[in-house]
Amino acid sequence: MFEHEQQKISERIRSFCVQNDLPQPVEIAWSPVPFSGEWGISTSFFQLAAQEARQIKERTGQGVNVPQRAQEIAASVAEYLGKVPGFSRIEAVKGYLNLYFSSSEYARRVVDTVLAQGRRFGAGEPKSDRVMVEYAQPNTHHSFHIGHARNAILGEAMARLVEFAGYETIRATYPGDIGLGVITVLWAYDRFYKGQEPQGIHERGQWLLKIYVEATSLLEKKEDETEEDKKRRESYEQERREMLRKWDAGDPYVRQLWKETRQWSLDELEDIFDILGIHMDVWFFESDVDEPSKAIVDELIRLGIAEDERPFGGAVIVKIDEKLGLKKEKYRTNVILRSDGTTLYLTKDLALAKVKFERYHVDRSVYVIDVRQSLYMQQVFKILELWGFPQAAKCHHLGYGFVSLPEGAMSARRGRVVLFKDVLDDAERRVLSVIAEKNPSLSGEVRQEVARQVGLGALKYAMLSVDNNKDIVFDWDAALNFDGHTGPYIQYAAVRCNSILRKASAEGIELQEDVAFDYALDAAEVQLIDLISRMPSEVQRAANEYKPLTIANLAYDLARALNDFYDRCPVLKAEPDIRLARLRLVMAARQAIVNTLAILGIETPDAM
RNA sequence: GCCCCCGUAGCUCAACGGACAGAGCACCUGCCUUCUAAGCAGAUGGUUGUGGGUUCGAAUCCCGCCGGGGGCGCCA
Repeated sequence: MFEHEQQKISERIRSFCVQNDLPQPVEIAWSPVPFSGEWGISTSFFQLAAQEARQIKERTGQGVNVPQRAQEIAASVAEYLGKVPGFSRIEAVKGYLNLYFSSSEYARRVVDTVLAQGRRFGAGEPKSDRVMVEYAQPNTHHSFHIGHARNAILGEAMARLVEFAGYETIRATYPGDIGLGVITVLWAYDRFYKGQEPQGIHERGQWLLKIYVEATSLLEKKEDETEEDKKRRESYEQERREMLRKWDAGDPYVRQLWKETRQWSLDELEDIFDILGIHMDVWFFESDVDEPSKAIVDELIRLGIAEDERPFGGAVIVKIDEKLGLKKEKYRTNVILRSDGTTLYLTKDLALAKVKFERYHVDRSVYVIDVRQSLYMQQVFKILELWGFPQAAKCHHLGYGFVSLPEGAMSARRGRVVLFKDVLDDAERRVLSVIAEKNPSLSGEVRQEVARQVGLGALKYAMLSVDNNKDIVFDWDAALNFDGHTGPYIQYAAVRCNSILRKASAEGIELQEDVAFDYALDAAEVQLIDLISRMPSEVQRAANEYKPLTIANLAYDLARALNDFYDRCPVLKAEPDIRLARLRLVMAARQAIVNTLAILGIETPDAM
């Protein structure tokens, strides 16, 4: 928020260097002065001193004490700058130049800016790059578990982040609606359950998972298998293969069965997207990309990127390291078409990337996919590069660690999964019981809505406050904790703001726009304003580094500062002038918290 | 064999190459007739796995080692 001041002072530092025969600093980096209490910006002179020291060493061979010299430079710069308008004082400490803001003036500017911009506070200027974020690639004929939820929550936060940072953003999902897993469910459904259909979107979706688990068990070879078991299993296997063949051949009965059951999964998926606040712009179905993707194989062969080993009974492959001219093995070789002419994931991903670039004109492509696919994703990007797509350099794999259970990895095949819907239902129950205890005056209807917002907030924040490439062991109690470093803690801070504002209005206090912060600000107020002012730059940094975590941290820091302020600075009972200023600050703080939470896809309740 | 990720307080995790490595949980002590205690303050807790290197400065970058996880031509 203070780029203008920073730039002006940077210029003066540069001219100071010229006048004093110092090397030109490569970069003058500004950061907030750490340690609470006062508020300002800071830069250091270590680099400059080291640059100078190197020159002296070259000329005279003499060594220089860099920290000491940095402090000297900082001190003379402080003297050179003298009194700078807008800053109350300047100091040189340990090689750092600290410029402290005139609190009242800047406090007012920060607060006014936030309130003028409202929901847009923190947003970046529009940028020319178009970004596509692909996330939520669950298989149909399954149910949605917390591993899928991590993907969807992270992907949505990423999409909101780049969008808020100023990029044109396209959200894309890529459900896997074909393959052996899907056929397995079709077979078992047709064989044992045809005609049955549970009522309720989630019941139906979960039922398909149950069928899948049963079917897998029936098709799995058992240790103590009898001759009879074996015969039965083999005949089941035969039936499944027949089902796959018929699907491939476009058999109307099987296709109809597939479409019907697939729709059940999609109904559930759409409902979950709805719950999570996700609105996809583009749906790429695996079944749609399958056949057309074969065309790119010929193209890659023609271009000399892929090698066709089918005449010798092999597949179509790309020797990536060789084509890149690498000596050491790094990206290896991968198959882009099976020897029997059927497609692989890679076939489809390459074709899909082409569509993204050519039809959707995507400049940057973000893939939110399990970190275990990391080599695979690198292979995709490298092949795209060989293929001549300049956008390949701006493809980014946002990997995330997998979610496991205390008892081990989740396994859909074995039915050992924690379903997202179950966790959410439990979260809402827990919130309701907390409300009953803490805020029984909330009306029944509002309670339900608050339970949804807070329960979801807890879940989402638990997923987003951990670095994406760290694995998560899902702990029911930890994920649904409402105290401390959690979503509800942050929501609660915003709710406290609402409380104050509501009460102010009830007491007939009129809010004013022309309010000065002409009093000795408490350290908590300074800290709060400081954090608020960082939001715009944090948004840019987080978007450029593809790190929603940064925003999750900022949201928490804001909430903590607000709670501290709440405790130390009375608002309604303060002197009238201070009261008006603090009310404005409360409004601004609420807006900043609401905006950071919005990036994370977390709603803020009015009360809780 | 090669590649990727991780190792920070008892536990779960933060920390643009920068100033005293911070939170939460758990445990202990205080604070509700004062804007909702889903809160605040305080106490305890660290040779950032290990040995080198680069740098004025390293949890962060580079190399070796130890430990954990993941991946590596017709699965997705």
